[in-house]
Amino acid sequence: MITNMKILKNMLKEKGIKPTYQRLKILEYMGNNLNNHPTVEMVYEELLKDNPTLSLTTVYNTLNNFLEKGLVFGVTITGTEVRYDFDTKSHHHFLCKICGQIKDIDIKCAYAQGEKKTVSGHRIDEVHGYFKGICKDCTKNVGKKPKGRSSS
Amino acid sequence: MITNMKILKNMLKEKGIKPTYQRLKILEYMGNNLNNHPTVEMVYEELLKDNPTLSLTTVYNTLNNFLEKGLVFGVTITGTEVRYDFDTKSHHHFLCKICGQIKDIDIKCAYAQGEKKTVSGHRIDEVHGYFKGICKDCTKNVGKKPKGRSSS
DNA sequence: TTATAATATTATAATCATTACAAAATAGAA
DNA sequence: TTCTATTTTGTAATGATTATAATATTATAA
Repeated sequence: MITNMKILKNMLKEKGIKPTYQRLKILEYMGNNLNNHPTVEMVYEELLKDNPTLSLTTVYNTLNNFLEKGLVFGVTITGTEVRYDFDTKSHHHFLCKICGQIKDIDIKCAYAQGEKKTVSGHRIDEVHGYFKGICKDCTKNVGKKPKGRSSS
Repeated sequence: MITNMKILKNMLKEKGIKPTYQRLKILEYMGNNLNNHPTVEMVYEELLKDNPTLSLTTVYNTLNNFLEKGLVFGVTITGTEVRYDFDTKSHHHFLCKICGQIKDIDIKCAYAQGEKKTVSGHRIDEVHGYFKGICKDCTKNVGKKPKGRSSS
């Protein structure tokens, strides 16, 4: 949990981003939701509660700004939307086909760990490892009756 | 180049897909464009030349059908659209930020080669390795004057 | 072959994430 | 405070994809 506004402010300043109220709130949300990999919509809906005049466009612009400056990482594993990740250290992602959760993954592999600078002669700037399947928790429940009311 | 309709027909039949004219043409296009990783639009525009009544919806439906049956592979490296790949063997992709080309990549890594069945306890069904950077050809030209007319 | 049912194709409209744009608000410097 | 640049906001536009319903085609049985 990052609750210290001074730290957040410095993070922005170091990247040459003016620390406005909206930007601080968005960065704070990202820091407090390290495992969510939220969408723009999720950030917007949550922050709207405290700031009813917040614009969806601002969230888009801000997260794009953060992305360009390397403050957040863009994850496109679902194929339909961008998920944002506050953790910019080299790591990869797992998407569960059952529960839809995105889990962080660490892999021992020179390419995955960003140690290799080229592949087949091409210069590597970014590596995205996207794994899809059934997560640990959902694997346990496969075959079991779902909780709650029976499905239609 | 796959030009033998009989082979294409069998590929469809083996997957339980009725070999209609449109499906055969789309599959043929995919087989003849192994390095293009075409979009739906690209397939549609090309095939429209020979079949002016072809519908974009048919191309969407057909490629989605192929995808479900494992005849083609979906590549979402650009983040804005699905690119389709006729090559369904385990391999990965490189997107050049300069020329926009998507290149096939082979990596020596147990995860990338599909040998690992789980990661962090999660069952792996698919692995997508997306590399982004500057390709071999464009690296050579960095710093050089672009060909043709000067940019505005 | 013809009638019938199932499936495929087509055209159009709808959806959803994202971006473009311009007006209004805010912040920083003089 | 005043001026200027930057941000934020609201709305409209875009682009890829999916939904829907009508039409066409194919496969099958009589």
